[in-house]
Amino acid sequence: MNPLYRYFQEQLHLPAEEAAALLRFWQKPRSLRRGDFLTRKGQVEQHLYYIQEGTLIIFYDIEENEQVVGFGYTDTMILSVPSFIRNRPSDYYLQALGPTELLGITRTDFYRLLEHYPRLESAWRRMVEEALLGRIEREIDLLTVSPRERIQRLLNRSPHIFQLIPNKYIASYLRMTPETLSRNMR
Amino acid sequence: MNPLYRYFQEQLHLPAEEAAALLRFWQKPRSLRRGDFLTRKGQVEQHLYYIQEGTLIIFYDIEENEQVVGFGYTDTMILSVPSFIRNRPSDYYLQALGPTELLGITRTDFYRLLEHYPRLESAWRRMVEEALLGRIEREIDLLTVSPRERIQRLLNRSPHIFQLIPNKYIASYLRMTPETLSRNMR
DNA sequence: GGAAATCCTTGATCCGGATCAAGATTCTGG
DNA sequence: CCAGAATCTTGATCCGGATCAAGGATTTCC
Repeated sequence: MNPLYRYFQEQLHLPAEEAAALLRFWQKPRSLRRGDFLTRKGQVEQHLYYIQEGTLIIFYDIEENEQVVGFGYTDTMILSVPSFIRNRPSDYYLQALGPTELLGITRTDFYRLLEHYPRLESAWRRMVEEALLGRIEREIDLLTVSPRERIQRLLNRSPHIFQLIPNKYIASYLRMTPETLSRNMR
Repeated sequence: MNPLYRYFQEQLHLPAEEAAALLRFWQKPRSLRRGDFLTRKGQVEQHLYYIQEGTLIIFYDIEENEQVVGFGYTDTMILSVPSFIRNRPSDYYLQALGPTELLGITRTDFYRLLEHYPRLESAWRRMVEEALLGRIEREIDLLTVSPRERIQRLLNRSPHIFQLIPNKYIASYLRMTPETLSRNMR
C-alpha cells in the first residue's frame, strides 16, 4: 500500500476519501544523493516534503560551524518550518546524509488545501501543536547541564536516532563535541 | 477601553463583535501576591490567563534548582502550554513576582468557543504557530556558546525583560549563573 | 574490491564558567 | 520610614568540557 496514504491515515488521522484525494497533490518527487541540499539558507521554503526513504539533517551555520537542530528520516515530514510558515528566507540548511527519495507539495497548494479540507486543517494544527510540544521537550534537554544526561534523555526518547545518524551530528544536536559524546556513551 | 478587548482586536485580530462576545467568557479574576503560585507542578492547567497587570515566571525544578523557561507580563497571555494542550499534569510552576491581576477562561469553555468562533480558531492557530516560532528562536539562543552573546541576543529581542524581571531569573533563563550575567552586562 | 575519504576513539592540555564567599545595594512590607 | 530580606557585585579558586593531536576503524563509491 502507498506509504504516504498510510501516513495520512495513521499519523494524521484523515478519513480514507480525504487521504486519497490529497495524494495527487503530493508530487514533485525529488531524489537526493549523500551531501545534496534539499533547502539552503536564503531560499524560501516552497515545499512540505514527505520522506519516502532516507535521512537528512537540519542545521544552521554559526561562525564557521554547523549547528544541527534536527533530523528527518523515512516516513516523516520535513521542511524548514519558520521559512514555510513565514514565507521568508530560511536560516536552515536541509541536507541528505545518504540516498533519499522525497515527495513534496507546494506551499501554495498546501495552504489552498487547508481551506477546502477541514480535517486537513485540524491535522495541520495538531502537527504544529506537536511540533511545539516537541520543542518544549527539547528545551529541557538543552537546559540539562550534564552531557551524560543529555545523551541519556535522547537515548530514552529517540533511540532509533543513534542507528540512523552518524555520531558527530548527534553530538552537535546535543550541544557537545564528538569527543565528549564518545567518552560518555559507553 | 477594556484592555482585554483591545488585546483581542489588536493582537488576535478578531472583529469587534466577536471580541465583544468573547469578553464575557474571560472571568474568574485572580489576584496574586509576590511569591504566590498561579499553577503548580502536578496540577492540570484548567485556564488560559490574560495578565491585566503584573509579572510572572515559568520554571520547573531540576535537582533542587529551579530552571526558568519563560516570563509573563502585563497585557500578555500566560498558561502552562503542554498541560493545557495535553490536559495532563503540569511540569511547570507559574509564580507571581509581584502583585498580579489576571483574567482567566476555563479550558472547557475555551475549546467550546473554538468550535463556534472560526476567527478565534484561526487566532489560536496563529498563537500556536507564533509560540512555535518563538521556541525555535529560543533554541538558537540556547545553542549559542558564549554567555555574552546569549545576553546580547535577549537584549536585542526583548530589552523590556531586563526592566521587568530581576536578573537572577534572567540568568537562569539564559542558562548561566547570576555571577556570569553580572560580569557580562556592563 | 580496494583506495580514499570520513568518522570514531583515546590521550594530554587548557580555559571559561561554576562555585564559594563576603560585602554592598536595593527592595519589600509592616 | 525603617528593619530585614532579597538581590547584585566582585574576588578567588576549581573543574569539566573544549581543543588539539594522532591512530584506528568504517564507510563510500568508482
